[in-house]
Amino acid sequence: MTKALRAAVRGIKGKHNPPGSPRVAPLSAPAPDDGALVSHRRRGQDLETAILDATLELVGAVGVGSLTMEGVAAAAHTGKASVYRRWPSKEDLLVDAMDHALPPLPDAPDTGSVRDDLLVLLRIMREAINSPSGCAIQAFMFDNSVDRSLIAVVKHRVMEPRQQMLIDALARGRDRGEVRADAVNPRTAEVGPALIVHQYLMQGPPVPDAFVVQLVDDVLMPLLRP
Amino acid sequence: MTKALRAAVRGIKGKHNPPGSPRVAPLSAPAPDDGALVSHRRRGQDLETAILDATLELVGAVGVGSLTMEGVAAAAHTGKASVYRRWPSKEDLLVDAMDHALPPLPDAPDTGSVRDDLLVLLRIMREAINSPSGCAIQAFMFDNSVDRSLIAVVKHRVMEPRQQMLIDALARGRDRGEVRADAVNPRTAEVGPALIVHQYLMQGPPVPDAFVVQLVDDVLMPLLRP
DNA sequence: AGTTAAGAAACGCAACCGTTCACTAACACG
DNA sequence: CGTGTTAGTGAACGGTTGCGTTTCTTAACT
Repeated sequence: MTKALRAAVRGIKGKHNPPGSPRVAPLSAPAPDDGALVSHRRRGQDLETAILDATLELVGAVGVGSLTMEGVAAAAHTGKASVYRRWPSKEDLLVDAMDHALPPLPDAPDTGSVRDDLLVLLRIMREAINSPSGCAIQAFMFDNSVDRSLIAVVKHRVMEPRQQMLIDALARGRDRGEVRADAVNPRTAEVGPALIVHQYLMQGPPVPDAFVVQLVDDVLMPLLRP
Repeated sequence: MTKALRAAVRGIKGKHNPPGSPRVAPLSAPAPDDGALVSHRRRGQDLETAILDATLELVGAVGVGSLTMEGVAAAAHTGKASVYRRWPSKEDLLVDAMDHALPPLPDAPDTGSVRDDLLVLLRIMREAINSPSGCAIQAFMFDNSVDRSLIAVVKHRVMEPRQQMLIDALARGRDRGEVRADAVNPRTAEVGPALIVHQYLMQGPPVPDAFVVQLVDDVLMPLLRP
């Protein structure tokens, strides 16, 4: 899972620094316990997830360009050291965060009608785009400063399988006679996702469920009819 | 022209700093003339345009989040002082740059056929989105860190008039019997622009002309047919 | 000639980078 | 159950970048 994305980035910008010179030892004595009730010190997987979530939240909020490691650490309620222990650079963190954000592929629906199949698939897409992860993925993919090859990886892993599911739904509809034969192509399958993304970009989140229904009934069904 | 955008921002974040304290006067004597052949020192409108163009180029290249005044000054081959003489802050510069980027409204086409009307309008849109200005506007509008009210202004001035022209073209087609009556609505008019934007986002610039033709013939015409 | 403003180089300040260190909470094992 | 190990916390460090400002010199206009 993570391999593909990691490899994609490592190949582009892999860099590390040798350890620095020693330093004078500070002699500060921190304050004693303040008797706080909760000091849940998270570890391992727990903390890692928290950092990735915080990264996604920040990317969604301020964009990739303004993402800072200090911001991430603060948002995750931890220190930079814990972040740097896991990821050598901001890019690496970003890549793993994106990987963490990728929603699992839903089961292919087969309700027996194109309309319902489309509705299921596009509703899943609506939920994805409305979620924090979806927001972060949007911000990531539509940022010109992000490496195009990275975007291509996300596209390949997120967009293409979903488009294929749409094409499959159209093909099943064609076999049932519901769908015009030459409407079964990638161009047509792109219409639904494109309009949802466009709605998201134009009106901002969240994309309402009613929009998806109107999209299917007012645009897709007339477009597909034999 | 500029008024609307300026007012929109000034209302949101208007701030100025009082002058600072005096300082020790430096006593450096810069190098003498190096006999360079061109030292075109631009002034006034000329320089202002160069700065705005440089801003647009940078926004398109690195996004809003990573836009810096020093980068702008360098790209415009001038100094920060000349930038700050005109715009008190980065936001103000950004707003005027966007205003400078806004393409003029094209004349409404009326070729006598919906297909050709759509082709004209969407080709104009294609050219706009492929231009540096279009690239900058995209980066600006799809950046979550940009104030939503500002985006709304751009939307109102750029997107809405063009969508109205598309609706008008559909209405004329309906009157001629070319277009299904209930296809004359904003939702349908959105399809063309949404797919062009989606193509731009997914495949990156430039959007080829052939895409627009396919879009019209394979998607819009089947969608509109009575 | 006199005025205006562009160019160039600094300044103090703040944020962020990536690193290091001392401390300590959570865990693992005999 | 006590002890040793691992790893999170929190604070600092030096370095870099960008901000917004200031100053001086100099080219372009009136």
